[in-house]
Amino acid sequence: MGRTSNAKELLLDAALDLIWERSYGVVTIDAICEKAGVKKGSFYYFFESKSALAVAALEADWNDCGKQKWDSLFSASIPPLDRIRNFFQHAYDSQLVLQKEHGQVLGCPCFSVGSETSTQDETIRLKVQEILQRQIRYFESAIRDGQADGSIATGDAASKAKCLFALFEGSLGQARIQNDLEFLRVLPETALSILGAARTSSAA
Amino acid sequence: MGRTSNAKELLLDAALDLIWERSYGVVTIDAICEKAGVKKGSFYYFFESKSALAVAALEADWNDCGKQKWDSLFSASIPPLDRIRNFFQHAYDSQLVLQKEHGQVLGCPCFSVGSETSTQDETIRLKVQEILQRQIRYFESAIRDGQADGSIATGDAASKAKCLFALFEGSLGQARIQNDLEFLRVLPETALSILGAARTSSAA
DNA sequence: CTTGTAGTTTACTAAATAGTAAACAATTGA
DNA sequence: TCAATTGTTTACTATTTAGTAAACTACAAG
Repeated sequence: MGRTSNAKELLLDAALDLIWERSYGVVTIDAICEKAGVKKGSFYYFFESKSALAVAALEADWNDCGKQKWDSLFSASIPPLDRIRNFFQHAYDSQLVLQKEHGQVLGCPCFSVGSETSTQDETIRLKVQEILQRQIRYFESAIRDGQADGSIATGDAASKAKCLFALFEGSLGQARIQNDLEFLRVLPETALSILGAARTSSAA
Repeated sequence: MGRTSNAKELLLDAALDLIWERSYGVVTIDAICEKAGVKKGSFYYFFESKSALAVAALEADWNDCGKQKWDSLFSASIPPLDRIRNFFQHAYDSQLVLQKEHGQVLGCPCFSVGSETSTQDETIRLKVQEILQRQIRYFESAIRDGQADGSIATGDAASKAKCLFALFEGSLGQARIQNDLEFLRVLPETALSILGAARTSSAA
């Protein structure tokens, strides 16, 4: 009972957009409220602080978008190597769309915010850590499946997954800094050759 | 003629320290002045803005520390593969020292600041871009030398260098976010196996 | 030793920002 | 319909912050 509202969702969306495009530190509560079309009083009705909003926004993004995307890209119905190739291809494609929309390469909000705030805000750090860990597990699982069917060389799957993920996030970061998606272009084949897949080529 | 001063250097050092430990956005001019023991009037005597200070601090750090370090780690007198192995080992060692000093993994200031500010501040973005590009060239040159003496597989050296650098920065970012240096532990061997070096092992 | 220059200090303004309190509005179930 | 509850709005305070102006200090060269 009582009044209904979508202000909370509007705030979550606006926060993620602004923080992704700009950065956590530079985005003010006023700016988030303005973008969301919500008054500051309402902001404080739903959230305790910018930090709490950021944590909620990252988690909401995973629940509402991220999880489905990763589930489908890493579906067990796809051959393991294809999952990985498709994932990197998808990363390139979606960054391209974002670049066209925003005029800039944006990279990964989770990693960017995490790196920015990790020494300052423990609750954000832990949430980012958690989400990134979930993502690494998709790699790990695909690698193990690939090792089982012989398409990926043997060796510690967890290590390989972390390595691939570091390569991925490092490339996204570079792409953001250089404002150039070329760094992501070659990732599908680079990733496969790192994994010791059959078809090896240039960047390995 | 006139009064002499080291305030400019004090400001450059304080700025790099604070921004590295915290982040660009969260560090105020007042905080930098306080850490440097310099009054704000003097700050504005030497610098136009926080942005200008950051650019100067990054460049000064390269000139006063970075360049010598990279020159010596990538000395032509060292076998190419050893240069790369030593570099990653050195990265681990120095991050360990920083972690003990600050109680946290700090990662790479250049990359962190670059990623944080790149969509907001073009002058910082360009300076970071320039410094990172210089670093990539050390990798590239070592890779080419390794290809010449047969210790590294053939293929586009520039691509391989970018790949290695992305892996490096991605690992530093992860280490900062997780506040855990284990990500850097295996980098020397991972890097070598990516390059197709003789001794291949776990993570490749 | 004095004069011009390089650097310092203080005290200030204006703006941005986080955060709050309390009156107000809408909705729903009893 | 009315009362309890949920959400909204406004107007406010206190603080932090960037940035400035002008008086002041130290030094080095002539």
